[in-house]
Amino acid sequence: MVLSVADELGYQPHASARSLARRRTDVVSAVIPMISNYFFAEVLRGLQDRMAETEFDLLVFSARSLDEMAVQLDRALHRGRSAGVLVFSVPIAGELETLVEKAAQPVVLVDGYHAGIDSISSDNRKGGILAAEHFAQGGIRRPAVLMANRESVPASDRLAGFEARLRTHGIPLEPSLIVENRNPLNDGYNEQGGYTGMKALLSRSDPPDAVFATSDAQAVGALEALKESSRSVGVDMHLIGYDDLPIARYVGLTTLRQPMNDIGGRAFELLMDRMTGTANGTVHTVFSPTLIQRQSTRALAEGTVGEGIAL
Amino acid sequence: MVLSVADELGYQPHASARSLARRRTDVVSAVIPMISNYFFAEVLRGLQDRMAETEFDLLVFSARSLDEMAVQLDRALHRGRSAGVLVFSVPIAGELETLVEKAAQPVVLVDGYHAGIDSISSDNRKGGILAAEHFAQGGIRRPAVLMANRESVPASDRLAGFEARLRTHGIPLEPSLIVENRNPLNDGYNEQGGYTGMKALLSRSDPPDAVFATSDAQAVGALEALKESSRSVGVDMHLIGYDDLPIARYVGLTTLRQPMNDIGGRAFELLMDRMTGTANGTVHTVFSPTLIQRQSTRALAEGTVGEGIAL
DNA sequence: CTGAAAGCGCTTACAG
DNA sequence: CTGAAAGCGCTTACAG
Repeated sequence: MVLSVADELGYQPHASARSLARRRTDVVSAVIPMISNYFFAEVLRGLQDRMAETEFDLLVFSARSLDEMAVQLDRALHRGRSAGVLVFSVPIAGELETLVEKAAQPVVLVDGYHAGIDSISSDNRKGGILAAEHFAQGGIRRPAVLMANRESVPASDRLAGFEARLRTHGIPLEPSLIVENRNPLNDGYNEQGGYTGMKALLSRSDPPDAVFATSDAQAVGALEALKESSRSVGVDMHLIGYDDLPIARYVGLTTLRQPMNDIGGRAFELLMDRMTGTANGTVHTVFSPTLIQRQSTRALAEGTVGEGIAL
Repeated sequence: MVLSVADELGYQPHASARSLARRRTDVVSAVIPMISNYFFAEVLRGLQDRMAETEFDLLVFSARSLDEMAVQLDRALHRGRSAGVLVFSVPIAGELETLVEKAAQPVVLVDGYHAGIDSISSDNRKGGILAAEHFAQGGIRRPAVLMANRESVPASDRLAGFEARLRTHGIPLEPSLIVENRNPLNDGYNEQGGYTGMKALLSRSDPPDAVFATSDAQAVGALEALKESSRSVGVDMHLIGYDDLPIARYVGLTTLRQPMNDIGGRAFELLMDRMTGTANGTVHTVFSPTLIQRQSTRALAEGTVGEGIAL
């Protein structure tokens, strides 16, 4: 009776009073290095989709630098606002490591790895390997890399896998053909760096015959530089990106697709398991990227056959 | 003494206990129709930048439909979790209107309008007018529109402004040349619809000589369709998008730029004013879009001169 | 099963 | 100025 009246009036208990009394809260925190990025947006969407089935709310802490990351993580961790924290795309070391280790609430790393902490990530090394394999099978002899900022762990892993697999095939990767993006925006995952980097590669007397970009954003910039040259993309010059942004399909870009929605959903599930105490032992979930072949490597015979643009 | 020790130990008060005792909370809610969208991500970034200077935390409620929007808004409004709510891109009518009107905490509409509620928005009608003016000055005689979902208020406003200004110039906009995107993803602001829409326009016996797309995403799809045709973009066929995504510059797309970061920042400021009781009277802040001319309308002489791609 | 009391971790108004 | 008490709006363990 009382309940039904309350229900009709749309009564909702005061969240603070409730969590104080219950000594628990239905809130999850996400600590993110700047939000304006397709990858985060997609992962967050997967997360929210899964969260929608629950009573949990999402608190978002975004940081523009590593220092700010520590501050935000500290806030997320120690004020009892949330029951668990998702930490995005940041190397856990030094100050951050201390914070996480002495955390009173469960932490799950998203797009990151640390031996002692649950994590969900995408196999970036594997992505690099798939790219190298695609080039090797297609007879590429002189590949180059359009690299994001060197400090970016995902980019380094992609590069490492790429290099390792090329080596297996006896294909050299000349150091001068690894062009780092100096533009710091988005950790170097931006169009501008791809454009300038490709311009630099094309102006060489010994240009590469294929380029692996560590993101689609960089690849799109590279595509533009190629358009201004006399090269025919997918014939004289091959290009692979990373991420499979919606636009990749429309510019015919071969790329590595990551299951971003699944990453977000799985991250929430794992955090829930931790919060309810179900899980035991550290769990590392690694999703594999898939190579989607499109026009930008059309002359390369092998590799997963892509979708073209039939709509 | 006590304080300094607390400080050294990194003590942080329990948020729930604190807000219960103080009867106020340092949290702001953002209610958003699905987060995976460049516009929201950018606006949120502007918001977080401004929030970073304060002690406020951000609670994000995302909804995938209007029904869910009402549920989330209800949650955001009535559990005392936040001190103010930002409602994104949704027409305030019916159930939502009731909810907002009887809200106990201040509400600011972002990218939306309602006579009785504070709002921050971009002048979409103006964007349409600028596009029409650019076409008219350039001598376009037979324009078409690649429209997002008809229900989308921003898209309708863009179309309305476009139509009105064409009329002023005595240029007819044939109804059959207004192609609505039936693909519901992102309210019709997607690449796919632009691609199919442009294909349809190009297959007509009486194709248009210029196209105004209600978003860059649609324009990018249209560009791809054009690439597959014999048309030379910016010469035989002109194209204007909307948003100025980072990629617009790289594909040489003329577009309308909205100050997304400012919108987010200003929204937070206004909400703060409301929360502290400073503001009085309903405030509607309207930002104006700017036309950025690039290659896709290069043969049209007039209009704001664009940046080209010099980097 | 029902209902009144104690307590969650803070802040604040007030007595000393 | 200092310190102990009351109270924020709930939940829960417990007395009846």
